[in-house]
Amino acid sequence: MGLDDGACDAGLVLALGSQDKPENHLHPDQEKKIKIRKETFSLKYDHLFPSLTLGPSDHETSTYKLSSKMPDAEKVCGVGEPVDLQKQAASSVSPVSSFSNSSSIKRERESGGEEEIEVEKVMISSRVSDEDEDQASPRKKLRLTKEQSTILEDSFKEHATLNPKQKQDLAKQLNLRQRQVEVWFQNRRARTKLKQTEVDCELLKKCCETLTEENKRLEKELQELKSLKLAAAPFYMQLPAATLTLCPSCEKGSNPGDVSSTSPFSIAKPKPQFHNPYNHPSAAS
DNA sequence: CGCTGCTGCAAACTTACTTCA
DNA sequence: GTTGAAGTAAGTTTGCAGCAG
Repeated sequence: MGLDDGACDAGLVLALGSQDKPENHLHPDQEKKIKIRKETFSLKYDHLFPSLTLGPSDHETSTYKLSSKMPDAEKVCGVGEPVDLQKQAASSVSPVSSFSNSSSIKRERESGGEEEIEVEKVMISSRVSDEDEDQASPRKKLRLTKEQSTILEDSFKEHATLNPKQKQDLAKQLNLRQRQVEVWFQNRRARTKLKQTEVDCELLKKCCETLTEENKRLEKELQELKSLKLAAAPFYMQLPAATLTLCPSCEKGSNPGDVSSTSPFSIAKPKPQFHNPYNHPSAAS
């Protein structure tokens, strides 16, 4: 088993999640900030993720599990409860449907491959406006609709951060507050990073195991060589210095300072090629 | 030019709520 | 019906960068 095969090799070419994704349409200031942050991050964690540059984790975004079930609308806006218009609007309005008053909307959703249609009673009376954003509201769990999640996901795949214009457009398209879109992206980035960290961890673990095995093997080899040398020592002692000559081939290629190459005990063995993640050039960039 | 206070943004951390087994 | 874990929306804290004074 070599270090340059299998898990380690694959594992050592990592790039953090969406890092390399183009941040489209970003304000130069934002781009600069992001760039600096990325540099800061890589500097900060270089000692932890030596040469690990994980490739964009496509599987991550593609397998990101969307919540398949939506809360019962009646739970969200229970009868008799004070109505939180903003949250209801956000949680219940399909991005493709126009905002409706006191309406029942049908929401299609997939569940285990089957499409089921659910009727939701929605009590909404006004369009969410950003002016209302600052109003504090008691925390109620909002569940985004499947359409909203899909659109947000698609948008995230294009750019992991939003500029104000994009945020505004998305919010408008999804009928959400800008703050909600912003929060969703923040949480999405956090989830991406968390997942990436888990992947990194796994790879480091594998790498560690490989190195441990390699270390054991080398120690064993060293012990064997030592015992071999000890066993041969008396033979050396008995010979006069003049009789200790090298064979022509050894003499020709030998380096005076290189003990191993002149040693008659040297074992013809391919030099192990270590992939030291801590010295990998990609870590420097 | 350097310092300071303000502002905005993103990350990190935390809390609260929902869903499901 | 209850409970604990997992998922996630949203709140809070912190750090950094840009800018004006």
